[in-house]
Amino acid sequence: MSETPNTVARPTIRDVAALAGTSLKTVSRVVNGEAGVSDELSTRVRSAIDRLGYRHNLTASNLRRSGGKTRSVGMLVSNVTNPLDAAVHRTIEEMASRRGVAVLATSLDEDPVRERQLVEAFAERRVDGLIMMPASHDHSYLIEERRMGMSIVFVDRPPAFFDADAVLVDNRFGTSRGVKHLMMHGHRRIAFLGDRRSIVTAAERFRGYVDALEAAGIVVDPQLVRQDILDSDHATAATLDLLSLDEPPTAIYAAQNLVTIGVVRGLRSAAKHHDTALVGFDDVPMSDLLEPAITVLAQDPTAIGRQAATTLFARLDGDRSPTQTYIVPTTMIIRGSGEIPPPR
Amino acid sequence: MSETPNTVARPTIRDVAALAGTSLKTVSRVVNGEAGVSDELSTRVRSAIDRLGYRHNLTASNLRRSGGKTRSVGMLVSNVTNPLDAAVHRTIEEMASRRGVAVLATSLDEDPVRERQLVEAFAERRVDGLIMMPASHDHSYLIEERRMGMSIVFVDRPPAFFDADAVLVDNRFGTSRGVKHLMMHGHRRIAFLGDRRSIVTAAERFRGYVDALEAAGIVVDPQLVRQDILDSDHATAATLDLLSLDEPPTAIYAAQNLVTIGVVRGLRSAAKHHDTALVGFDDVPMSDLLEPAITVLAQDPTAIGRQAATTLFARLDGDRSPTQTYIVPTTMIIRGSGEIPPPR
DNA sequence: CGCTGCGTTGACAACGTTGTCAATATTCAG
DNA sequence: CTGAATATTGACAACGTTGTCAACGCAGCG
Repeated sequence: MSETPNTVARPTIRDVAALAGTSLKTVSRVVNGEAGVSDELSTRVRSAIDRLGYRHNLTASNLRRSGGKTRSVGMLVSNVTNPLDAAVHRTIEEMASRRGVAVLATSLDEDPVRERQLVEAFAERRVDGLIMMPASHDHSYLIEERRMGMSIVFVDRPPAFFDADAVLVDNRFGTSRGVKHLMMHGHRRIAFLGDRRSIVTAAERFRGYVDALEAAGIVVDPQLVRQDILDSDHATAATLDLLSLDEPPTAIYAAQNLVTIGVVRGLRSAAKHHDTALVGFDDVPMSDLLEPAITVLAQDPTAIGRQAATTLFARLDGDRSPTQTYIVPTTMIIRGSGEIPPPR
Repeated sequence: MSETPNTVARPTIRDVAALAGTSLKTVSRVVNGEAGVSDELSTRVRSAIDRLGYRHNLTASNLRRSGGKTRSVGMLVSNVTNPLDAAVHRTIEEMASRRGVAVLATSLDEDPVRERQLVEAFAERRVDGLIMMPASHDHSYLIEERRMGMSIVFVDRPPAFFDADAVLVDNRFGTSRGVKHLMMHGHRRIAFLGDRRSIVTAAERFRGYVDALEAAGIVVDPQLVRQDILDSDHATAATLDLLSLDEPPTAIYAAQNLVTIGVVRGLRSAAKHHDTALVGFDDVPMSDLLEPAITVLAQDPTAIGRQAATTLFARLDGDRSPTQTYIVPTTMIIRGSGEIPPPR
């Protein structure tokens, strides 16, 4: 009963050297395209490589070379399924791949514990850098990681108790602009529906809402504020609840894309979608095809990803300048739902 | 002028050993939780680890251990931004992370050259396995990779000239069902709009369309078939063109999600969306909120991802049984657009 | 008291690669 | 034809870790 392993050991540089009748070092030179190998030997080595199907081992190479750089970076986002996260991932992956850098991507699901575990896992893999959309609220544990040579760039949310480059979105100002847009169309009873307050960006957006109301001398009505909304269904329920108030809002500001979708469903099922104004933060796919089409404050995920990747790679290339915070502006896309006037 | 590098060399097992006053091997034992270290030494080592902020180096560890397994897998998809690809990615990432396996994800953009480059790049990083949604049409080059120990699972598209596990979708049968659904509602002039014919799944879907027509004794009208559609805008243009025919179609089958979106835009701009039936392959986000809501054949990305990951990990665990092809069924979601009757 | 056996511990080589440096072979100037 | 400069090549150690195995201390046994 002979074992017939249909898999074969990977040839190493040593096997190539043996077949080509030369030394390890010469093969290494050929593999790395270093100068100083005669044409004859070079072709002999190359044909040995072909014949054996030799593949350079980057992990071993990196171990010896370049002080342990692995030419890989980690990306920690909320959820790779989220269109914004995916777009950021895409951009980073593209820029990384051009430099021969691999990207490890993971979803945190807003779980601070998972964040720490994954940072540790990535540290054990010795990623050169980290792009993170954090779930936790204290990033001081990263100080040590950076001291040990890991470059870190924050995306979408700022670092806390830790000084690092960050690529953020103008949540507060953008929201304020969106709410003012509703006021410009005559609304004064404007509801706010937002994500978990524990998420910094959600809190920022709420502040923008308050800013806008205060600037217009309107007092925030707690009845019209619904925070800590976890998903679309929850947003739908909150919308229906708002509509059943004695004095329902004439306009709704939805502070996140899933919330916006839930609000649309709620307005639909109450047949109020042509009467209640709606502005959303984050663009929503297909939202131009709805009736009414949805007015939103759109983020620019490609710009965010590009800035994050550019910053990270600059750091990896040795940039030691002081950390910076980049703000990527939002764009208001006027489509109809935000321009519905209040009933009179 | 003293250099002040704010980054410090990572401590190694050797540094820990020196501080704890013991040998390398003992530290290694503690780090790996191996038995046979006295409590006293063990705590001394652990405190040295804490004090130095030592992090286990997985790349070095894997090099020595387990014959070069890296506990990482590569994922090659069409585009991580595509909701289907992202959902597959998510599922795989989750299952991998539970096993301490890292996932390297990349987008191929349907480019066969990029596919080969990335497989090579991943091979150089010695990923243990590959999950791929291929862009090329000849995968015989993977034979060698597998012989060298890489497990490979195909997703969404079958391997060609290469025998491997595959997790596929019932493109042909699903499409045929969708087209028959339109016929059941009285349509006989049904247009087909599809992606690049070079993509196997697109070709399969077209065959399903032909199947359904033939079964009903309807001759395929080349005027009603538009293939090689590259994007949404292209689909919109094709739709408008179809509507301007002397005898326009009464129903449209859109064989992919971006195509579906383009068709909706086209129907809208011609004000035909309430008169022309539409069934799409792939679910489209928000499509339940459109008017009419869109009837689709939905794939189950989570099931696809789960099956792919399960299969890959079984192979990594040593499963040598013959390769299998799994077909994940599609579900028809009836929402309205597919049930519009033909004008009479 | 000597021997066996167990529980600890560490020295050393190895994983696959590259940096360093010395040993050749070759070329060229004088 | 000699010496020096240059080009090519390879031996060896090293990267940070773990597998192997031998050595040690000590308890228990006859």
